[in-house]
Amino acid sequence: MSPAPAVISKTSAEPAYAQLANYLRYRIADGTYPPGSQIPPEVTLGRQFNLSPMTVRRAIGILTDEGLLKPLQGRGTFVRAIDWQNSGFSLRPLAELVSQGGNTKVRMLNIHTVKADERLADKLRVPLQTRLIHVLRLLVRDGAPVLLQSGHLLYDPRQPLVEAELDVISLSGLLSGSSNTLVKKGELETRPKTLNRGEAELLRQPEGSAAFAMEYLFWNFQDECIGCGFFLVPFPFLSFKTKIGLWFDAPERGAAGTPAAS
Amino acid sequence: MSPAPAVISKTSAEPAYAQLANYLRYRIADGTYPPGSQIPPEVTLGRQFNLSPMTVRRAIGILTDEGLLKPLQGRGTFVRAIDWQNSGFSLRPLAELVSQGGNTKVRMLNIHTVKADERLADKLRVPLQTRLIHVLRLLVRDGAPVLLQSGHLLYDPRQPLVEAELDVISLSGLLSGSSNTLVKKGELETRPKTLNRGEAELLRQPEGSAAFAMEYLFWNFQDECIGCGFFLVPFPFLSFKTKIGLWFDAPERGAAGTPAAS
DNA sequence: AAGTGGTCTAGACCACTAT
DNA sequence: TAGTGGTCTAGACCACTTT
Repeated sequence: MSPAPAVISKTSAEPAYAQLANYLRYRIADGTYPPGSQIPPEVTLGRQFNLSPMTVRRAIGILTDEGLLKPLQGRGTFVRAIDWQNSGFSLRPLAELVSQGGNTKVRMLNIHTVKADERLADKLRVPLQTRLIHVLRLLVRDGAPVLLQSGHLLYDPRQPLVEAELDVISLSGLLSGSSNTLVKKGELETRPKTLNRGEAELLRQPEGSAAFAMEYLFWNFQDECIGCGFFLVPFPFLSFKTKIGLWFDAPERGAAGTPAAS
Repeated sequence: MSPAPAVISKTSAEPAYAQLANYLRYRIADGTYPPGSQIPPEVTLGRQFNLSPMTVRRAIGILTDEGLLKPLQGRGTFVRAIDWQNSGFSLRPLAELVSQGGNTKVRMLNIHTVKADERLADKLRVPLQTRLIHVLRLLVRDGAPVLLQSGHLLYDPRQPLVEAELDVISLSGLLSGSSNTLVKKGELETRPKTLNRGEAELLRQPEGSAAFAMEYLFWNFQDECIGCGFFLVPFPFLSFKTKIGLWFDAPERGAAGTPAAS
């Protein structure tokens, strides 16, 4: 019930701004500052915890970035009601899928040069008939195919392609964050898809079963589009989760904001 | 080629930290600081632009949060290669779908009380046979059904339910971020799904077509699970996109970092 | 020892909102 | 006018890495 001693330990390994941010997070979680309410002004917090304005602001800035607080100039700082809007699905599950751990292998199904048809020329913004490389690969984990990739790359005769480079431009490189120095920007779109006959066979899934279809497109530092394609991942192997709001146990009211005391 | 005059205007409406952040972003985009390279130390930037250390740090902090820079204590600050890992799909498209604009209506298909079977009791962490409310709703936009929702709510006889409250707990409230003060945390999982006969009929899609299936679960401030359910959105009405890397046109080298000059 | 990022202070001034 | 958040300064000290 009481505002709690709520001391910030200057000797703790946890920085003061993080301690204050945690303290406020707990107070929001335990209902001391319910959604819509106003938290104490920065000067008050600064006096209460013996912190300089910049440190207080930093703590508030963290919670603001997390979507928990909404500061309004001239009015005060308020607790926001939670909503999914600012949140999103992390791509980590996808990155983990292609991380090429011990039991994961890439099986090249097909690789050959093709000439850009209208659709590809439009997508990659190259002239019709431009020479491209088409790659069809299967990611196999524990003996089971989990991901089918079909991709087109710009074929640059000045830079002969090695398999390693192919790899960088497609699966692990972009997703797992290897030291990829070629790509400036990229785009990824996900939609649900029903597997057709051929896809289902390659992925050893029943025809008509559901999968994530992810289309990608990326550019180099010269702002040339250097590759496009899609991944296909049947359901059981990939799903996207997200959590919003306050995901920890609020302490009993009156307890110190942070367990790390003294 | 030259490091550019690169002056930060103290009279600009754009704060100094944002101007510096933009300047560095441009220099990364135009290849001055390629992935893996080290940017000038904070003290150097401070001298160059006549900024105090805190202001320089703030600019670097922004780019660090964006995943563009990686500061290493004692070593320097380095430009990161881009990767999808830290990025994610925003839920905004979903929120917009249910935003209930002019042509969007909710059609209640079914609402009645049920008793928790094993699956529901487990999910909501309530005893078997607990009284629940089941809701089946269709979101109709421009006359076409775009989203099917099936949800279960804890039935609390102390708090008689009104339709408005139902709404808060399910569609618009959580997603569009209305002033929802009941929910402390929530969880959302997406997977691809093939529509079965009944779902396809309600959504007026061909049987066997693909849709996003999104399961949700949320808790109140007493850490009780108060609702669960799922959304079903057929493909053409929803897709998730994300962009990574540097999505603006880098200026010609030598130009000032920010267009807003003096 | 020198150089780097990480934290923090104790103020200042400004912009905006309410009264 | 008083109270609020927003920006910024000019230092300080610390922790870590490299030489």
